[in-house]
Amino acid sequence: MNIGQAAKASGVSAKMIRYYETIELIAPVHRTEAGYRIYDDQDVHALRFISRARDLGFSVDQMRELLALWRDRDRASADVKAIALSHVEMLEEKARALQQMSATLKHLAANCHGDGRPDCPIIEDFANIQPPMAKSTRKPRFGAAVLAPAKSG
Amino acid sequence: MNIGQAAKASGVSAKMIRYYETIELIAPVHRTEAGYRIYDDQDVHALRFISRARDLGFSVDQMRELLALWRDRDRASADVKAIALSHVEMLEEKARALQQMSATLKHLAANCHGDGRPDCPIIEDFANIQPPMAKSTRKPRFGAAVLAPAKSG
DNA sequence: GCTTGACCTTACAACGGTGGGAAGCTCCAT
DNA sequence: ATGGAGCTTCCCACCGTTGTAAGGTCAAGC
Repeated sequence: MNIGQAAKASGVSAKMIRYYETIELIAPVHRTEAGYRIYDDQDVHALRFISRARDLGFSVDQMRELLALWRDRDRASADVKAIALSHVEMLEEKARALQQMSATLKHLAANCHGDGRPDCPIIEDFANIQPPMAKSTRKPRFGAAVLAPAKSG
Repeated sequence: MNIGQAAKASGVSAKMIRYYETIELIAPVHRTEAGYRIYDDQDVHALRFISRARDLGFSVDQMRELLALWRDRDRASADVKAIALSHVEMLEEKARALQQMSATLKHLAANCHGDGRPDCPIIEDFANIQPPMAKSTRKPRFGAAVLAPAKSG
């Protein structure tokens, strides 16, 4: 099976399959004499595993752990559960943070006339806030990395 | 006021202030003869505006719009409100997606013994799912970009 | 056998936003 | 005059993914 077919069968783009190989998330596969990568069902199986984990928001590093556990027949399910649950916490914290931002913005928007008048509490809030806390005590900021439009799929 | 003082007063790091200048999010400021950037209260005001908008998850491009509206005294508050509300929708969609992931994972974890036995529905789910949909119909994936740990302060 | 087009290969750059560091200059206090 | 803190520019790294360029290969049709 060529990389293109493996990509279709697994849901991971050929581009990303090669990338995952270079960062050693997956092992190099066999090649034809011409240098084409060849994938068998087991390889595709692992790629589907990766696709699913990415869909659930696991980072590449976390996938490394999960793949190791998957391949280890003697792993304790407790190990897997621990990773999953800590990931759940992270997901929920991010979700809460996004909702907090949303609530703040909604509150500001609710007090905005939304007509032609220039008075706007949103702008005023942005412009008139107190100086931020000192760096060491500020909360982490969820910026564009968190909010960037998801492009792949 | 030097860049360092402006950074402290605004909550935007000196590094990022320079970066925002290069991408023309903010205009170049005056310099001393030696080339040091000088910031006045108005500049710091704008930087605080930016800091606040970043905290609320606005992208640099969105900040460009907001800053333009802020500087335009005749802007309609409706414009600002529209940007804010569309941003609210985006935030909520992201939050929902994260919660969906979390729910799926929790469901899987709930059915995992979490003991020494190797059987684990989490891993099994990852390994045995159906082949993903064709590329064109797949949902956007919220990957590491969305979930990356927030590092800045 | 030759052409065409789809597919493969590698290598490099870009995105967004931020941090890190080097090499050199300037300012201020001692 | 010297030291150190702070400034300058410049380049590099991260993450995950996509795009593109320049070339090799395969299979089909003529």
